[in-house]
Amino acid sequence: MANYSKQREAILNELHSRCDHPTAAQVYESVRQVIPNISLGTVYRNLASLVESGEILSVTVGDGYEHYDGDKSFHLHLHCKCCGAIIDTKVQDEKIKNIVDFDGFTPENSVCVVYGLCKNCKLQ
Amino acid sequence: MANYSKQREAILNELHSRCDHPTAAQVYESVRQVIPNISLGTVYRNLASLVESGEILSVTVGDGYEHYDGDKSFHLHLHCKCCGAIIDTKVQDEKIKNIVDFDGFTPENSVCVVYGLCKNCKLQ
DNA sequence: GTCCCTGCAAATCCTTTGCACTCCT
DNA sequence: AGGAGTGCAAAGGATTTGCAGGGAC
Repeated sequence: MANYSKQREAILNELHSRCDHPTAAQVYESVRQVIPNISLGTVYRNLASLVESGEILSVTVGDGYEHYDGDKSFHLHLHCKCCGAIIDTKVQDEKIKNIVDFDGFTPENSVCVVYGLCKNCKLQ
Repeated sequence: MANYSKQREAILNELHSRCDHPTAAQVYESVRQVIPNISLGTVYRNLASLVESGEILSVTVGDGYEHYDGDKSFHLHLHCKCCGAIIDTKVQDEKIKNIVDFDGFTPENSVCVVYGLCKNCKLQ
């Protein structure tokens, strides 16, 4: 079976079992508890491959790290520029389409980011 | 006057006179035609300082470069994952607030990115 | 003169990649 | 055996930073 390896499976499992948006290094640290001798390069290689095959999504928020998301359902990512949190927001397909209906642009599933301040940081 | 230098002014002028979202290297190339011996480090330093002081905005789209925007008015950035274009979209404040009204999150002016496919790439 | 900012180049840091080896079929 | 995937370490590339020198006031 093409692309199969226990390393790839462990990485995909890790992303499916958590609800945050870990970086490659964070995935590496977690998966190491299952496969202690896995290498960081392998994690990067499999994450890139999983993104390309559409099994996971990558999220760029501009904090210097690429983040990965095992949840492929349609949602926005709110990124707090103050505390760095990445918050999932379910929105109706129609709503986002309504906003970005501009010269034929088609939003891609799930990889939208809105920058701002989260509730906690706003209060400070 | 704190922060003033002809280099800083040339960088700000460059960003105000163009309508795209250049990278640091692109700003460097343009400003070099005005100040030939300016260094790339100075461009990076001033861009960071201008972002911090709110005179320009930085836009992260995940193409490996930070982009800079001299237009501070409220707008979304549509990023085509296929051709790399960054397209400005004016939206009403109300509309975007309506979408991201989630647990008190406050969108920050002008630094929102929506990923997808532009008209041209969609047709291919 | 003082202080801030520059130019230069080295350093940093996330990510990618080359290569020999291993694992699975 | 053959091929795909791995581990390791070095390379890559955008950005940052230390330091000595120069310009503004």
